[in-house]
Amino acid sequence: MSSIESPSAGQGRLMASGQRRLRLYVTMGQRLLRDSLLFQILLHDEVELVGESETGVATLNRLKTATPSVLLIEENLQDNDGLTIAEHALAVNPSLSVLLISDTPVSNGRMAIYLEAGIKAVVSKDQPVQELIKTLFYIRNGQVYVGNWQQEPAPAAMLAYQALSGREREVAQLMASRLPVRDIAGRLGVSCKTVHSYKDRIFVKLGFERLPELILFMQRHQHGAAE
Amino acid sequence: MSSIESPSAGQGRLMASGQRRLRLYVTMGQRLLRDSLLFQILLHDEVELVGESETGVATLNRLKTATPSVLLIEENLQDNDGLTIAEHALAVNPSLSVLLISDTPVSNGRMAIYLEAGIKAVVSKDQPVQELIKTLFYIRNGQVYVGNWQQEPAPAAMLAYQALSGREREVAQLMASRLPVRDIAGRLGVSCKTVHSYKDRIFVKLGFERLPELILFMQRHQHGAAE
DNA sequence: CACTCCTGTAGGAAGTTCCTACACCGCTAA
DNA sequence: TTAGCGGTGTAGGAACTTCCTACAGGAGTG
Repeated sequence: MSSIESPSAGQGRLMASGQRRLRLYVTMGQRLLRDSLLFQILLHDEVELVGESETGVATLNRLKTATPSVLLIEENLQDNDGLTIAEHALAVNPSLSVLLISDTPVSNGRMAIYLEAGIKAVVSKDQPVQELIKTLFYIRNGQVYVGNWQQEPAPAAMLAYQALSGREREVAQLMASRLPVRDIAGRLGVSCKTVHSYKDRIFVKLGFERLPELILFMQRHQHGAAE
Repeated sequence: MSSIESPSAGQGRLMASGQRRLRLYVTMGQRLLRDSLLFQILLHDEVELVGESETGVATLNRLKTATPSVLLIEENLQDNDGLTIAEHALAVNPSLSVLLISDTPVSNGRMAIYLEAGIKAVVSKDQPVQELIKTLFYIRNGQVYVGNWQQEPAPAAMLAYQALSGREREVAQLMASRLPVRDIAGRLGVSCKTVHSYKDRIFVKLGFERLPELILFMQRHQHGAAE
């Protein structure tokens, strides 16, 4: 298979954030989480998956050839713990950015240990996916990300909703209920194009990329409000 | 908020599979998995999320008002085990289809217990997401799904790849490396439309819906072949 | 030999994304 | 008070994707 030389021009309309491709290696035991996370992550076209494995040992073996720039690794693996593996990996390649996924929220003490070890960020499994992805992109060029992994339980969502204008909320509502754009336009008495404009604005304001995010957001918002 | 009456016509081009909307309730402890699974699931527009919670008790409380047709519930919850919760839920509403997510592969013995309890299917966290989603849609109308949760470790992927024709493989390869359609067309010396046709055919053959699935598939295929 | 299936090729309709435009309104700074 | 700025309601254009249809030629098969 002849390798594909990456065209000098970026492939998105504009390759906005940071440098070049994010070369990702993922180490997670359970397929379900790994798969669904990867589907999520691979939606971003600056990510290139260079490898994945279930165990720490397999990871160390493959890292030599896979040359990732970011390693996403679970804390608890079958054969080892992620911290140990990460340390080994960092010993070989200190410029690797490691993002650790912990099973539980991280205490300040543990966080300090991780940072000491050269890990760039820690995300717990109790955090939203977007948090993971945001962190992933954040650390991609070597920055350390000490997230707000303690604060803001939900208010962020509320604030985001407040930021929507009246018309935007109507559209968000209707879109979240899966009413087709066509019908939304009809119902509001405006053109499809206008609805699309609202959609764009909503997505920008909330930082979303696809419909499921909006649906989930709206669902949770109503719930948070209703109870 | 005035409720939106669902239009009598389906919203996809054709509402192919089965009945009406799949009303889903999800109970999972960890936000990361729940979120990423939901994003995945909500990509399918016949799914309507009617609620979610982290604990068994919260689930039982909300089931009364949420009236889901399918309950997706983790086996191990913070406060209870999924089986117990499911039994309670089924006692109230026997027509509910329950899909249990177990942490480990399910033995035949355990499977029997689950079926006995009225659970429609069990998926373990070691299985691929697609398996979960397939199962979800399968049980939605009350069928029991006793998956092939023991066999075929990987060969399915191999077979699927075999099914692609030469040209299709080329295109799949290039698409998986994120080369834009335009460039693929140029490289192969055919029109963009033709490339789209290949893309469609590939996706149909492999049963995929979006690019990340293909990327992952190709990555794994090469890996499986390379090692 | 006729029939059917697969493969390579492509077109059309409708929908989506991304970007731009513009009028209006309210607020602020000079 | 007027000029400017930012947000809101509205919409258009270009480019791209998705879904569906079409068709010719080869391979296999009854």
